[in-house]
Amino acid sequence: MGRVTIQQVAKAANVSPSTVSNLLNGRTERMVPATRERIEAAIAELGYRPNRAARQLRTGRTQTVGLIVPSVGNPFWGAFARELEVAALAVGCSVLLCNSERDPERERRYVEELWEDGVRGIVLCSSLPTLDHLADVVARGLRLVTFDRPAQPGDPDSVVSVSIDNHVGGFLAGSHLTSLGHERLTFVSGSLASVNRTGRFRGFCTALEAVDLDPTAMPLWTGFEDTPFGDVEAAEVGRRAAHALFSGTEEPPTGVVAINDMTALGFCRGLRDQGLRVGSDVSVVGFDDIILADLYDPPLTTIRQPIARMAALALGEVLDDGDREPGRSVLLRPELVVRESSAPPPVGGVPERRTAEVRASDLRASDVSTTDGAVR
Amino acid sequence: MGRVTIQQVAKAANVSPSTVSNLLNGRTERMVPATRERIEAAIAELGYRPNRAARQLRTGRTQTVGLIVPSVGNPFWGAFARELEVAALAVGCSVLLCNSERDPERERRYVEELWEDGVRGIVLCSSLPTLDHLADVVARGLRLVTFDRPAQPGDPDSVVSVSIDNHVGGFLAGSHLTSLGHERLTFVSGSLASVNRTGRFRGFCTALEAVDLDPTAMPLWTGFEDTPFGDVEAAEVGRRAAHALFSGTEEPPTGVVAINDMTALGFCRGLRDQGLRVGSDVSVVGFDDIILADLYDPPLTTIRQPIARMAALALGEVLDDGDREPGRSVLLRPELVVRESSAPPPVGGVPERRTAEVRASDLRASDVSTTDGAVR
DNA sequence: TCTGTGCGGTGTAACGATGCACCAAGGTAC
DNA sequence: GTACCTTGGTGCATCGTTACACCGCACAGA
Repeated sequence: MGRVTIQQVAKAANVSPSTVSNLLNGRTERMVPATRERIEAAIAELGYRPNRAARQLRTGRTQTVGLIVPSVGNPFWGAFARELEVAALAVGCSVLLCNSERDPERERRYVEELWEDGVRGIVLCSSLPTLDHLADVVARGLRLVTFDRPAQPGDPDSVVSVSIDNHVGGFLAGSHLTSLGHERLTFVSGSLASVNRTGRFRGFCTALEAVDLDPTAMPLWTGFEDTPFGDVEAAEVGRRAAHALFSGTEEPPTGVVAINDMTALGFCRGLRDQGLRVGSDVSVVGFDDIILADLYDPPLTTIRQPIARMAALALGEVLDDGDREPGRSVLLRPELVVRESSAPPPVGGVPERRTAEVRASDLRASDVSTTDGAVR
Repeated sequence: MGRVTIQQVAKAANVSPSTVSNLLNGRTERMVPATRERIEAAIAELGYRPNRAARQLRTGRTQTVGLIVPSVGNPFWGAFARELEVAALAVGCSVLLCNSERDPERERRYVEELWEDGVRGIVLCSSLPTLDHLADVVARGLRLVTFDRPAQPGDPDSVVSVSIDNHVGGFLAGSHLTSLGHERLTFVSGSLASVNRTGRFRGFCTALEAVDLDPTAMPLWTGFEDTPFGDVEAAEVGRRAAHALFSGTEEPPTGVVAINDMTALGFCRGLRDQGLRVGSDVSVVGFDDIILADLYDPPLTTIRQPIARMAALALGEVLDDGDREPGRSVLLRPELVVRESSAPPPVGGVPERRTAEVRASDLRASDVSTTDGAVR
């Protein structure tokens, strides 16, 4: 296929392949400039590009980093993937993208596969509570950087993490609502077992306690016990939560903090299904600040994650061969972005304004549940 | 690193490496079952996994397909990328994802690089009018499948395309609005030079003509001449279009078809900026049916692209070694999804309801322009 | 007994780049 | 003069897999 090899370059430059290889790999200390120029000229003229497969076979290394996200179908992860690629491109790396769909087994398989492919390291976007399923590969030397999942007690030492301070984020969201005067608040999220959920929820609770509200007295949405909602269905979680919270017998909340923007948007949709208005009837605060947050009607108040900076940081952690403190967590400060989905609570509480238009078909399954109960 | 090689397997099974290789590559016709079982047992016991780099070096082939999208930051492409990965996973392939940001040069570089990496083929999501910048690589044997870009006259013969019938899509969108009684309609899109834009716009015009409306007499949004809006900024295009169309001196449209959902959503946001209501004041029809279309308030009427089927088809075209008719286009039929962003036009035209709340800061730059003119 | 042939595998030379060990030539030092 | 160093490179084995050519064997037909 007309592929140019290092031999051909060597011949053209009248040197040995080794010398060309030396140049290619920056071992130029003891190389006379004239030689170097000859080789460079030959490379340019022949349009030589080193064969990656051969290189990798020989060295065992790559210029690729793996990225595992729950699903690029979710705009937040799509945006993050894009930022990581931008960062990688700048340093001549490429990114191999995998969707774990939050399935630990699938996550493990991908990690294993990427490792066998010889990636430099992996940025793992997972919020699974443990990394036990990956301990093997990490022990064998994989550079693993977790994103959006601060290091946990049992994690392997070499794992580095980059994320926002979820506690602060949850606190910002919660206190934004309490400062508007809300006193009945709910935290909505799909899975209970995710790490960032815990942080955000704690922050939320802290915000309530700061104004002498009792988190355990709030209307609670416990999510689905065993329904494995994918990231794309995050919105559906929110929507169902809205249906459940506002059709029960209990007095509903006047404000809600959602685990992420997709869930928040779904929640807004659920409110709308019931004829309630976001902002004026019920305040909603999201998390992430995806592009659509600003686009939504009303524009969504949310907690912004600085994904571009985080992507750059995560990539740096993967690539830096230098002295990296093992087990460190980089925590960035999130930022509250106030838009129009949050407002003071309506006087007299949330109106009973469910319209007849609620179509049962809007709910995909029947698995809706609400529970009261103590906050864990 | 404890890597198991084919030699070790061979030794364990008491055969030669060649025989193991034969099994691995399905050349089992003249292999006695006992041998086969011995080898399989050895593979299982040692946990052998073939080394991809070595394999690729030897054969020049991979189990990877390239995917080039404008930007995974855009939910439509994110969703498509995910579907393609699902399809690829099912046949044991992996997907290498690249964001072209609609830059032809970047597109070319990626294609070149993927080709050098030995991908089986590339699914290119591009709507550039020509493929000239890729003619080289295609001529050298690259299997290229374009998505969302029907084959054009000058395209290389071997290029296959998978897309919806944009003309039908545009027609469905347009005639949905005319059948609701709209008589002043506008088509909104960012770049004018994209292939699918042409198809959709023609379909839109056909729909107008079908009810004796003159497309050239409609309020026209010509987009930006040279502003290279990325895919993530598609929404911004729509928003600016709304600002321009509804603040000019000309009588504004009562209905709008957008080139895609992100632009439609941006347009809705722009309407809102001016105190206009989507659906009741102005009807908006999008294109793609991204998840957010259903989530939006009001839910967006749109033209659905069957991305899962399209992804599977595109992958098939990349992988099928069989008899493929060169230069063929697979056109799928899009589907109109009616939601609540479209309704009959308001009696008495669009109300002058711009509120004082329009903040100049909502517009990022000053580059807004509208032009009247003949339809090309 | 000799040739032919089908069967079930094996031997071996690549694929392209790398990097260690080595080398020839010239310059000191004593 | 010889021992030794520095300079500027080169030779060669090697990474793990593949695929083509070939091989020994058994049995059939003549």
